[in-house]
Amino acid sequence: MPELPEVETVRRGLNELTQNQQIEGGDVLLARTIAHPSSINDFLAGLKASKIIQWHRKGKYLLAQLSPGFGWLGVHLRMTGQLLWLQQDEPLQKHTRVRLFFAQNQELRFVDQRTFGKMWWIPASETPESVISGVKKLGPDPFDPEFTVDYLVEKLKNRRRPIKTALLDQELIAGIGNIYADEALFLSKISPTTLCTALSKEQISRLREAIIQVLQTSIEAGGTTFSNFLNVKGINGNYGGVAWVYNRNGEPCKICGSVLGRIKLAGRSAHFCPECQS
DNA sequence: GGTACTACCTGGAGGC
DNA sequence: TGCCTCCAGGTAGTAC
Repeated sequence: MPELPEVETVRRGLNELTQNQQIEGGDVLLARTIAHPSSINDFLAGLKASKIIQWHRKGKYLLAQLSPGFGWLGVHLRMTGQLLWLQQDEPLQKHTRVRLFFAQNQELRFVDQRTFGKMWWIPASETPESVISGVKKLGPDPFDPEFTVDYLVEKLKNRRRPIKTALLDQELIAGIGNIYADEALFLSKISPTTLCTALSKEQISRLREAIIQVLQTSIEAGGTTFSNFLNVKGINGNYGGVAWVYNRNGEPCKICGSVLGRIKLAGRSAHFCPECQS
């Protein structure tokens, strides 16, 4: 499932491959993939003849700045979405949802098994924040200067919920999902069930450092190999081999040898070491 | 306002 | 082999 490092990996690949390329047309194979505008024809007409200037990332959202007057193209990969840069005559994947056609027979193909992924065309008269409600509510990116220890302390001080649940809240920190929340909590030696109100400033500082470290490591590895993440060139990432706890329940902890556990928190699985994170 | 729960959705895994 | 159930999880909507 794409989280910040995977989305960042995709963004870098898209900037490498699609910058200054002109969208010549498209095809929407699954209408509900298009979140805005409500008309598929308007979506395709709005993009036609635009050029991709640059891809940006806000949390897990990808935002393509289009040539002047054309606005923006927004994409969220959600659980299983993939953006692939292919030749148009390559056979369609089973779960192909949207195709955007470019010159020289090239294509940007949106493939999404579980159909949760979304795309938006935002006219130049509007902004991504005004059209995509999720973007408007995003907290700071973990690499933003405003993501400080003091910011986290302030945001967590009155929250009576488990820290694992808080880390998944995109209004608090943008871009963290289930995998990296578990990994960051392990690295900072904090149990996922610890209430935010019970965390000391020293623990919060450790957690902040761990979040940045784990995300940076994964970006450098090209994203995770968990699930079916592929970058734009269709290549799997390399983070899976270095996971400390995620999806390793029942296996020994790499630090102390204890059997790793898994619990449910707010409907999501949390993986942890009962000894290191006590 | 803060928090928890549920729906959305598909395919793989496991049980029978 | 075939059928059924459970599980995975990001976000939006809803309930408390």
